[in-house]
Formats: sequence, C-alpha cells, structure tokens
Amino acid sequence: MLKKANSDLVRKQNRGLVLETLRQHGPLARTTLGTQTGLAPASITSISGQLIDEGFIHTIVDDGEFSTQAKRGRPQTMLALNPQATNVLAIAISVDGVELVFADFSGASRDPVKLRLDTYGILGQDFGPRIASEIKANAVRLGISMTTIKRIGVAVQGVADTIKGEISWSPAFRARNIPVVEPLTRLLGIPCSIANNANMIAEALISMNPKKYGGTTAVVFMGHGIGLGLILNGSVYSGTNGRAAELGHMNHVPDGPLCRCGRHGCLEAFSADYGIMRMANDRRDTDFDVHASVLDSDMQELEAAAKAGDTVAMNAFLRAGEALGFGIARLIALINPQRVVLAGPGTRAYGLMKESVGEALRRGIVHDLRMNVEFEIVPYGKDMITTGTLVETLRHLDRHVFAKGQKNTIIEFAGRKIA
Amino acid sequence: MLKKANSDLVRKQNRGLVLETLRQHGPLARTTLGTQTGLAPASITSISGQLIDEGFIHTIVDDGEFSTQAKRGRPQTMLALNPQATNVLAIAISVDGVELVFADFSGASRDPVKLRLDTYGILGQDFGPRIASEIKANAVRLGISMTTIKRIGVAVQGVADTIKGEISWSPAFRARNIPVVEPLTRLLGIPCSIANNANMIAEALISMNPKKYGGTTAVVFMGHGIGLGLILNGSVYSGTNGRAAELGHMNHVPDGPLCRCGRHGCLEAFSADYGIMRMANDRRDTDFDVHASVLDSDMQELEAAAKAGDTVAMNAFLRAGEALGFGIARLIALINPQRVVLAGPGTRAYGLMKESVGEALRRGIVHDLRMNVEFEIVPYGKDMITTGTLVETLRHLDRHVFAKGQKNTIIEFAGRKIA
DNA sequence: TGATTTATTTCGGCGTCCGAAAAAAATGTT
DNA sequence: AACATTTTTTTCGGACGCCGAAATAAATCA
Repeated sequence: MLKKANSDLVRKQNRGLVLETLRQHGPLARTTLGTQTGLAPASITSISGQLIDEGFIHTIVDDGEFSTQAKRGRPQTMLALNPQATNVLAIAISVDGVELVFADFSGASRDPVKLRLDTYGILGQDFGPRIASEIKANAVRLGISMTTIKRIGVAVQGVADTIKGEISWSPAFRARNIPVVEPLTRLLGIPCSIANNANMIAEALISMNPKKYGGTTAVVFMGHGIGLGLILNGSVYSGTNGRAAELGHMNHVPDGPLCRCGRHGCLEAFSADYGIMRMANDRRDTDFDVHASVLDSDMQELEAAAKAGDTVAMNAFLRAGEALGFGIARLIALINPQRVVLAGPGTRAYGLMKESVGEALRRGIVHDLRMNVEFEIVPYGKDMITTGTLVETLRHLDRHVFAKGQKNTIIEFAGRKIA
Repeated sequence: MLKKANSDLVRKQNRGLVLETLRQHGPLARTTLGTQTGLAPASITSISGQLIDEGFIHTIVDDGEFSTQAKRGRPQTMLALNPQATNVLAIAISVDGVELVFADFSGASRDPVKLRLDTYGILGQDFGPRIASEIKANAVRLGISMTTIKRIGVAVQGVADTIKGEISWSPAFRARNIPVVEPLTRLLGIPCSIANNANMIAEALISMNPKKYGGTTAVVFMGHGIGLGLILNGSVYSGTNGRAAELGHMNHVPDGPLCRCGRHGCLEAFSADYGIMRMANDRRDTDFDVHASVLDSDMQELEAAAKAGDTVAMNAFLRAGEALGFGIARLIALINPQRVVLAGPGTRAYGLMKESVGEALRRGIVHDLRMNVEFEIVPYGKDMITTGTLVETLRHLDRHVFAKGQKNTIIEFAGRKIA
C-alpha cells in the first residue's frame, strides 16, 4: 500500500539523500552534490545550509591537500559530514569475545575494545546490564560523552531476533533468548538494534561496492557455524521475526548427523568446523560433543593434513563442500540471487571443498539458473562485521533520524526510549 | 540508495494512493477517502477533481441501493473507479489451455475465453503472434476496442523469466524460452508483463485480505508441479532474473528420483502429481515418462485407493508429504515467512500427507521458528490466477501509469513500446 | 421558513523545488 | 592595476503541492 506524501516527506527524503551521498562519496562541492543527487543548485544551497546550521555537515577548509586547483572561477567549497555531529557504537558478539567499536558521524572509528567476558557462562538476564556498564566505563575512558552516542548497533554470531531484540541462540552463550536491545535502551537511553553478523558483513560489502553487491546478494559466512546474510533488492532482508536466513540450520539430508540445534542433518552439521572435525575423526554423534567449540589451530592442522593428502581429512572437506553446494543450490532455487559471496574463516579451506561444491551445484540446480549466479570468495577481515554494523547504524541515522531535522530528532528518541 | 523527491512525486504518490484506496474499498465519499488516506479534505477535492477530469474516476448517482441515508446534512457523493477509463487483459497459460480474461478499470471481468491451442506442440516463435491474433479476434468479438486496452498481464504455469519476458520452461510447452512480452508488445502496442501463476495466486490473496497476506507469505502451489509465490514485505518477490521461488526444483535429496527438469531428487519429483503416481506404481525412472502429464482422474482414483487403505497408495502420499514438509522447512529457514499457504488441486489430497508433512517439519526446522509460522490451505479456485493477474495489472496502472497523469501516460506508453 | 448538520469547495498560507539572474571569488588578459 | 572571463554559490520569484479555516452547498429537523 502506498503512503501519504507531502512536502515534509520531500524535504526529509532529499536531506537523507544529501547525507547518504556525502557518506558514500566523501567530501563534495555543492555543484557535484547537485549533479550526483539530481537536485537543483538552489535546493542544494537550501538543504546544505540547513544541515550546516544543525551541525550535521560542515564546510572543509582547503588544507592544500587537493589544492592543485589552479582553475579559473570561484573555487569550490567542499562539504563533508561533521564528525562531531554524533557518535555511534558497534558491538560485535562472537565466541571469540565481545568487541566495542566507537565511531563518529563520519564513520571514523576508534580502536576496537575487546571485553573480557565469559559469555558462555553468563546468565541471560545479566548480559545486557554487564554490557551497558562496560560501555559506560569505556566511553569515559575514551573521553566520549554518553549523551553524544545516538545509536548502538549489535552484531551477533548466531541467531538474532531483530524484532524482539534478542539473541535467540548463539554459540557464544549457553543461555538462550538473551535480551539485548531492551536493557541497553533502558539503561543507556540510546536506541539500539541487533542483527546477525552475516547480515552485517553484507552491509559492509554493500557500502564497499554498492553497484556490485547492492542488488540481490547472498553472503554465506563459514566458521564455527554457517551464517547467511541476504541482500534483496539492495537492502538486508531479515524476515518476519527478524530471523530469516538460517542457512546453517536448513536441513541438508533428513536423518543426517546431529546438529547443535538438536535436529539432524542441518547444513551446519556437515559444513561448520565441528561438522568437519567430527567427520574427519569418524566419530558418531554419541561420542562427539557438538557444543564444544573447535580450536582454530585444530582446524588448521586438519586443513594441512588434507592438503598433504590424508584421505580421511580430504573426505571430510569434500563432504562439507557437498552439503554446502546443495545448500547454496537450494538457496538459488528459492531466491535467485545475482551473486553468492563466501566469507569467514571457513573459506580458508575452500580449496579443499571447491570441487565437491561445484559438483553439488551441478546436481542440485538447473543449469541456466546456476550460470546466472556469480560466485565469489571475499577475504575475511574480522573488522568487516563491525564495519558493516557501523554502516547500518549510520545509515539509519541518515535516513530516519537526522533526515527529519533536529526538532523531530528529539521526539523520535523519546519515542524510542521505551521501544 | 534514496531517490530525489519533489512535488511531482508527492502528487503522483497521492493520486496513486487515492486510486488504490478506491480499488480496495470500493466507492467512497470524499470525506471517507480523506480519513482513509490521511489526506486533508482540500487535497481530496483537488486530487479527485483532477482524476474525474481525466476520466479515471467518476461520481456515482445514489441509485437507491444504499439510499437509506436519512441522515441530516449534505449527502455524500460517492466516488468510484470509472470502469470505462481503460480495459486490461489477463492471460493464464497452463497445461489445461490458454485463457483470456478481459476486464475494465474497475476490475469487473468478462467471461473467460478459452483458446483452442496445442501449446505443447507449438514452436516457441509462433506462440506470441498466435496469441496476439487471438486477442485481436476476441476483442472484436466482445466489442472491446484494442486501443482501450492499456496493459496485459500473463500468468504461466512453470518458470517465467519476468525480466526477459519469456516462458523459460513450462509443462504446457515442449519448446523452451518462449518469448511472450516482446511479441505482444510489438504486435499489439500494449505494455505487457509475465509472471508465474503461484505469484499471481499470491496477488489474489493479498487483494482479498491485505492484512492477513500482505506481510511475508509463501504460497505453495501443488498440482502438475510444485510452484511458489513469495510475498516479502507486502510485495511479490521475483529475484534477480525474475526467476526466484523455484521450490519445485529445490533439491530434496541428492540422487533422488528423476525430475522433469533433468536433475534428480527435486521436491517435484516426490510431491507433484507425477512423482506421487510414479511412487504409487513403484516404477523406476527408466520405465516412467516424467514428461507425460498425469490425468486428474487417475489422481482421484489414487487418492480414493489411499483413503480406502491401500498401503502402497498411502505410502506414496506420505512420501510426497515428507518431501513437501522438508521443502517447506527449508523455505522457513531461509525466508522466515509469517504464513505458508497451500493452494492448487494437489491440496485435495492433503489429508493423506498431513501427518508426514508435520513430521518432516518437526524434523527439519527448529521448534520456535516453526511455531511462529501460520499454515493454511486455501480452497483452490482456478480463477484465482486470472484474478491475481488482473489485480497486479491494475495496480501497476494505478501506481505507475495513471498516477502520473494523462500527459505523462502517453509518453510512458511510447517509452514502453520497444521495451 | 429558519436552525442544524454534514459534505464539499474555496481561499490564503506555508513549504518545497526549480530556473534565471545576481553575486562572489577566483584566474587571465591587456 | 583594471577589466574580462570563468566557475561556484546565493538570491529571488514562480509554480505546485498540502493544509487549516472559512465559506458554501445541500440535506433534515423543528
């Protein structure tokens, strides 16, 4: 259904457009901003003037860096996002620990803060408050006033319920359904959202190359589990309960090996590190603890063995690849993405799976549908998760908060404090 | 990325909103239209006046039907879509034949015209021209001027490529990649689009009950094949190449029975009519022709046998249900829909599969994800496909063509003639 | 016939974008 | 050094949209 439109909407949308354009391209002159956005010079003057008054953007003094101007005519004055307009915070939660990354409005981030925290043992109700106090302490330490932080984005390894704002299940926790958004918003008074880390990698990719990844892309994250970030028509899709894209727990074969989720035959049970390790050690479900996390060093050893020609190890990777290939084939059948991206530490061993993945794809999906999909492995940088989270968080501010103007902003926050 | 907004956009969107509101609620007074759309009375007067001048809507004389008004105050004048504003055409293509349904702008449709046409034997290049001439002939017969038809929607059983405007594959044809949109647009000069029939059933459901189906719904169509219509966030999703939602050819088990698509183990090969028939007759792939279409009478016989307790027949339906259940489980894992709807003639035998579907769902997907999905079987009316196609076609006119106003409309058509 | 009620239109105000002209601020030229 | 040229940015007036309030229209009720 369409929505009512009025001149408020027009201004809001164009303000958001200006902010997003500056975020994507970096500092721009008003004229360039005009051609990029399609807005008339007069409109750019009006909008940018307003944004400057409100402190969201500012003019940059030409510090000589690009000063090889030597052109005739009135020189351009560059406009840029004002770093001091606000601060944001990205939180990445995984079995490797919890990381805080503070950033300013331009997206420039401080060094990640690694928290010492026994997530696995913690009670669900204690997690939010604990994080909240860690945030406060670290903000003080870094000289960042809490009142300048206007939004927090949380990325979690595992299953996030974006609607309830909970961690439904994560390998980092023994507890389930851990509330995150509610305690953080309540204790800090800052709007907050949560998503799974594959989605955040997808966000990072979109921001790096909107043309390439901005259409319909599936980002498969391989590691302790198998995650999925789904970009449909340029924006991350998260399903009705915010719990879409559980590729890892999509069944591969009925009655297959035991998965961490308690079911049998999930893709993860074949292709996540613990599935591969179990297969390599030829262990039955009964004498293998699926919940024990696999050491990265052990995986590297196994990879080395497979590369050296150990047939048992090789076979484990081939089976993992087969399950992964069928999983991707099923994904393609349902979603028809433009591009499938593999990411995460698990891709290190992709060479050992490549053949069986390809074979599974040939068997699992009709030829011309498969041929229309571009495959790619992106080198895994751990910071992709926090980068993506920051991108998502800042875009939310650009579009939904700051686009509305200062006055509305305050109301918006008040409105969100309970939510 | 956001798009530039201006007052043109505002008017266009609000015009579309008014048209859609009238389409959904039927005739409304200006005041009601105001409260429904949220627009001020003054704006309603302006917009509706314009739409009346252009002939898209008209006032209805109170013919006494609802005339038990007996209220004080100036009486309301009802506004309604003007049936004569335009005509549209829905075309449904299936193994049962090709149907034309002409309708006016209010959505009122003529009796379906069933074409005599050997689709299976026809050459791909001949299909479009043949349909075009049939359209012309039948329009003349029904007294509909071709120039009044402003858009054609085509629904096809099988795989439609909405971008290329082709029938990629359909059980109704021996030929493949049959161009439809191009020849129809070229020969008739009328904009045209194509989609698969499960998507059109989804459209029909949305228009019947937007609240219920308008969120994220998966419509599984069971019959000669297994189709899927995917409604994501209120609108039909069709993937990068317009070829998403091939649930029927999503692999169920590697190395399973042969499917019509040439691969082994697709869901269809278990759960479409031919898969069930093959299983019931205990026939191997080598002595069973998957391309032969199964008679409905034979299916009814098989269903009767199963209901009567024939264990072989019963087992065939149970196996079909198991595959279907796992398919839906995988769908839920990926998409996290709010609702799964089963439709089509295949649902007649759902009672015979129900148990195994449920069992497969229990085994295939985590408990709380499953519990959040509502299941439903909608009684199959064959007209749902043409109804949905008409709905989609008319909405396109409401939003993208007539919302722009008359002048732009003409340009728009010219622009599309080549496309 | 006039009061009351309800629906619709008219009118003035405001906000937005836009095109054209003016102003600003540099380099080139004589 | 003064003026011409070029390019960027701002200013100004016009057009168009929505909106609120007042006016008008068209009925019923007393």
